[in-house]
Amino acid sequence: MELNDLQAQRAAKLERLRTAGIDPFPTRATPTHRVGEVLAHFDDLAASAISLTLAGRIVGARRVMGKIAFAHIEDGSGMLQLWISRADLGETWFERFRDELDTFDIIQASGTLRRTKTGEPSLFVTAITLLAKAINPPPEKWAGLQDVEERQRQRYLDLIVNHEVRETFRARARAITAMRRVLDAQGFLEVETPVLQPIYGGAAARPFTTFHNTLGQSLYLRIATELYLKRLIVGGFPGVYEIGKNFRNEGVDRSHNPEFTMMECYLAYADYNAMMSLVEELMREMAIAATGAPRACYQGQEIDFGRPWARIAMADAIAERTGIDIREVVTLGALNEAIAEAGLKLERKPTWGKQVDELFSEYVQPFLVQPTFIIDYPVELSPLAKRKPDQPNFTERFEAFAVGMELGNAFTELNDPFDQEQRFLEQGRDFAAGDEEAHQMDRDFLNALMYGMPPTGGLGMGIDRIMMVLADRPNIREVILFPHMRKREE
RNA sequence: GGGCCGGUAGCUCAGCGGCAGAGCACCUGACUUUUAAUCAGAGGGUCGUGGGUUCGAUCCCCACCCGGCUCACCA
Repeated sequence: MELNDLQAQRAAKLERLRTAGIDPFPTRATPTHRVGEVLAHFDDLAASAISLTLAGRIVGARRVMGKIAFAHIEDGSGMLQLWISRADLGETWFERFRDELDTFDIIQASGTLRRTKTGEPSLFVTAITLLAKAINPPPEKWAGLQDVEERQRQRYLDLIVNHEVRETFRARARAITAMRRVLDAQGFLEVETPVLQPIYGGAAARPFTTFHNTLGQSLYLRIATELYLKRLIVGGFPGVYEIGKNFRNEGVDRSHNPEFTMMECYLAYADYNAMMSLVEELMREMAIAATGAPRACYQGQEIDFGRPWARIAMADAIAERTGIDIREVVTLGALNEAIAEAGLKLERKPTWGKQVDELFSEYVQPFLVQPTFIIDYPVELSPLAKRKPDQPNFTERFEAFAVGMELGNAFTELNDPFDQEQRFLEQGRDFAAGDEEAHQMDRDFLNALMYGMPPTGGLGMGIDRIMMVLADRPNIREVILFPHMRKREE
């Protein structure tokens, strides 16, 4: 290892400790309490005058002033001051603390609790043990570690130094736990389906491709869990869900990471209306778990997850914003004419459905700040969703939006194998025409549908994007512990 | 992929043709109640990488690498 000056100084201290017969990386720690626990009952524990042992990382500056010293240790549950005197600790270890221990070293300290004259809860130390020497020095004392790239490449350091980052990921864990609790309580069974798939499907996206050496077979990293989960509904489970990673070979920006966490769930004998109620409950409970209340404050805007969401048909939403009624303007040519007449500037898309999607994305989606369901999508955009009985060109599908961002997607699942086959064939023509995101034909999935799948409601929710809203982080990388980073040359 | 901005000490940043700078951190010394401790002193650099222009380049030019924002892409 090549060490810079500061690292070399710390390594030299480590060697001096070794020479003095001290193991700088002993096998075991023996704390009797956690710092958070001590802080919660400080005055009682102090009054009892018992001796206790705490373990943690030295954080902040050590203040050594002659025959007395101050430091703080932090163990993930809280931070406590150490009061260290030459008289109590003894000359050898006092000098060791002064000369050989550094900020970021992990130590164990024993003593009794008392407040200093300024009232700060402190451990008056009678013994110190080194648990792990830190070779890397801390970043700047006040400005801290700010460089976004370094924070994400060295997330461990980011977490040590920036406690609000820890809180973001704790909130994420609480929200996911709440999501499981809601789903479990409603009788969904948590399952796991393949990540490596011979045929990818369930979403419109380009996949990552890999190769199984001994089978001599190309495999895809899943872009969705949908088709496997629906096979399980065919198999007779009344409700299933999976929380896991999906992988999409697309651009990287502040709302897209190549691997991201999705929850998908399916409920037999239900439809997309049931899924809307489920989304409302999930988001309310996740918000409470993450923020303490059924709302979030995103970039200064209060987002309310405590009430039923607005429900607007896509056609109505578009008509309201642009004056164009896609139920009347049913061909690509007519749609483009209407767009030109309305004076809207839009990129040209190859099909009516994609042009509708473009119109929606540009003129409606950015305005969906409060939680909103956009319902009833064109069939062409929804190859796995069931048609509306009275409007066969539209499907029983909704997407859930907040802060202008799509958080979820759901529909009444298509269970007619013949219709599904036609949709796959349609997608195949799109693929042949150059649409790299078109679905693949999945014969085995059709075979499953041919055994009969009950009417089913299905839902997918992007956990990362939900956490962006709940944790008020406008960049997806801030809610993913180790976001994708370009390889750095050594 | 395009546009704009950035990469200088461990960290946060200034400098922008003429000996490489500051604060914090670190090191040495003083100090028995600190809270960004204080005081005195010292050390620390491949100025992202490679070319070019120039008497001389961290600075100007070109290419590349990495990142941020943004547009495109992406349900």
